Amino acid sequence: MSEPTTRQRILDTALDSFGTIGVDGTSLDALARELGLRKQSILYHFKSKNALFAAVVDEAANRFIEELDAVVADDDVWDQVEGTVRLVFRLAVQRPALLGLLREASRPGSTVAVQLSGRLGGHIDAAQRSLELALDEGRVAGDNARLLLFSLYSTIMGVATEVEVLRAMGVEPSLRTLAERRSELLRFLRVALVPVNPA
Amino acid sequence: MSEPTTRQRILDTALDSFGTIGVDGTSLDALARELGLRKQSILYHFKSKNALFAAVVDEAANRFIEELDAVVADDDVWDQVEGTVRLVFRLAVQRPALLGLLREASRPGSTVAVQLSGRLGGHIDAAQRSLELALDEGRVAGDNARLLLFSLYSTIMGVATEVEVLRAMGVEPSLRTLAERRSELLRFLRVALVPVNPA
DNA sequence: GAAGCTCTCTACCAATTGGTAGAGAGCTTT
DNA sequence: AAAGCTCTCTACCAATTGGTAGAGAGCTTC
Repeated sequence: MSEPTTRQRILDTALDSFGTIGVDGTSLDALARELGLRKQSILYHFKSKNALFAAVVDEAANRFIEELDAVVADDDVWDQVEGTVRLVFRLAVQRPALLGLLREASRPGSTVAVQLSGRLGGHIDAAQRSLELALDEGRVAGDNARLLLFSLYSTIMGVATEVEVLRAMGVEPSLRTLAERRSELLRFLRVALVPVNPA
Repeated sequence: MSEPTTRQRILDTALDSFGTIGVDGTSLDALARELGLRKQSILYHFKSKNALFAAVVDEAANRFIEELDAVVADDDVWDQVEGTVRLVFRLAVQRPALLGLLREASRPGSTVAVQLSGRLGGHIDAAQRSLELALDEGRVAGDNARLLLFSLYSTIMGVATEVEVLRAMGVEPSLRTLAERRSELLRFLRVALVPVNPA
């Protein structure tokens, strides 16, 4: 792993900033300062701020979906869910800004939302097919695979990212409480998904 | 209901704008234009943009929590959950910007997050006590009331607000799909919460 | 009717915004 | 060594930002 290109450094730094303080909250000047550059160098690599945002979202979505796909490759639906939870929580620790960016990009009316949609499409279809099969065979409780998938996604992303609400509940975010949150989430999802199976 | 005061009109319009295009995306000039005023009139009623944001959040949180409290007053935990879902979905139809504002205000690092925390505190405590009781009596599945509450909140708010993700899944948001989303969410939560009770 | 209060206005302002134009440094290719 | 490419720079720019100062209009209170 040699030194990253300037273009890549810009993408990385922009992801952190966009995902933390938002796109509107990030000025090209501030971004350039952080990189030890002038903003005109950023504009050389990306023709506008919005193009940079789009590129950041594109890269982040690619990386995210790639890992997500690996998880969905698993046969068992519960393993898929558990793998997704572990993946998202790993990101919450290692790269919280990435989740923040997805949240930012999926804001209603976002300029890049459509683009994000396109990227997600394939992954969602795969996950849905697998879930549909499990529903048909009675291995999972529910009736509408697509909407169930949506509920699952909302729950996982919410539990992983809504740290301020958690703080409002008197739980200070930390590695330990994060692990607790994850295991409670897994328990919650297991009960919601896996039908009772008398031993 | 006579004509609202200018102050109230500012709060209402600001809520819509903040909750839709964000605080950073809203300029005082644009806000004033929408109101048929000059921005200096806004700054007469609120000493700064951030003070306005704080006031908007405060009012919105008050209204939201007031309704939430009425729901939690119910004895049965499931009725509380169902009531909350219905409340949030009613808001998603009647005042989507209010949910957007809560999302904005609960952004990690938000200036008003602390304030929101304070407002939510009392409501959360009440909900938690009620949930704890139900857990003890085995009327609800789970072991950590606080974290379970957090999972519930994340799920409900996510399903109600993540419209762009829904669109990515090929479901165009509309009144009909919203109702479908709600009933799927209720089914999902019922399975997750209510222990199997052989008839 | 003068004093004072409430409210909105005009007139500014310094700082910051995203973006353009183009010079020049350091390469590689011819 | 000249030509061309890649990249970062300085120098600007018009527009917009949140915010200040203070005038004046329309009330009510004395």
